[in-house]
Amino acid sequence: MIAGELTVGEVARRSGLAVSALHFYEREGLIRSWRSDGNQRRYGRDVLRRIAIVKVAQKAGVPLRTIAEAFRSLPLERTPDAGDWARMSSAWKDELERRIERLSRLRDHLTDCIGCGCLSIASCPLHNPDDALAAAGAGPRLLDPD
Amino acid sequence: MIAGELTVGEVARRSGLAVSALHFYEREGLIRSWRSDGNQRRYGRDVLRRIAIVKVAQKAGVPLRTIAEAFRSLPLERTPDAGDWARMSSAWKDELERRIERLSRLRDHLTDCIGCGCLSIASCPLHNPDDALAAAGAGPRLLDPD
DNA sequence: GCTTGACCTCAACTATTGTTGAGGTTCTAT
DNA sequence: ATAGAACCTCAACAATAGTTGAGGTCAAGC
Repeated sequence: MIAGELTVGEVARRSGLAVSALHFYEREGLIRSWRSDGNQRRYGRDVLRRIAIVKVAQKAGVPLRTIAEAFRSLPLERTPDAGDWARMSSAWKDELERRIERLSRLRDHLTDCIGCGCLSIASCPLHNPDDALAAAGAGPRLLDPD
Repeated sequence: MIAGELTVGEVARRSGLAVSALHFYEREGLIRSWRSDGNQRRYGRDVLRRIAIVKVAQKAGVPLRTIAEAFRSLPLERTPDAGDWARMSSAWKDELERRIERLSRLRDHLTDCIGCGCLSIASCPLHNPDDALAAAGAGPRLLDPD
């Protein structure tokens, strides 16, 4: 073993991921490895940074596909550095903001509606799955369609 | 057709769900129907309220299973009324609050870290997937494990 | 040199939330 | 009475994010 190289088991221990997940991430193009003489995977230490980015992005709700695309779009498919990270996380943060926005709006409506019985009232924004909201052009929706 | 009864197509139109989704929801125990002479599904109008609740809960991130369980735990498996709704939505709101909390914390860290290059610094809370955070008892985590 | 743990591949399975299609039946309108 | 729309069931497929198991190889310590 050359110093600085990591085996799949070491990466698993240090990243907290299962070996099977590392195999999976490699199939999906999220991480890379080369092989030892005996056909075993070897990783550079940078794999841990990539995995860190993957985990953060996942927590933010970014699908693996999208993360892999972001990695692929880096010049020379290099390991992301601080600048790349800034660009990626900035894009993902916007997505995250939107999700938080949407959930907060939902929570507010939920709060308004709890105990008020409005689910039985036709004008409740959470109620009325009926024509009034289902039909196109029925005025502004208080909750996003999605 | 008895007045007030709805066919599956009508429910689909009025709820915005696909017929296949209604079949699926029925298999999952979220909605009920009886059959016409010709073995076609018939629904009471209350199915629309149930569907409304399902949709709201789903937006809040509640899995269908959990929604079905909440329905099943109602006395007599009756159609949820305003009081039932209040209890269910209150529980789900807590879950929703936690998710918003978690995402907001993540967003804040993302904001702190963008452009600061800290992903290359060992102390960054978003970085360091390494032993320091992966090991048990490594002090308070700034980001939740999940 | 042999056991044991770590590793390899590949296929199949998990869960969630549905959709699609094949093959057949019923309802409604003309 | 018949066309066409709407309905029926059941099986298979889709995407996402992996895990599990079978069957076999490699590496390290005693």
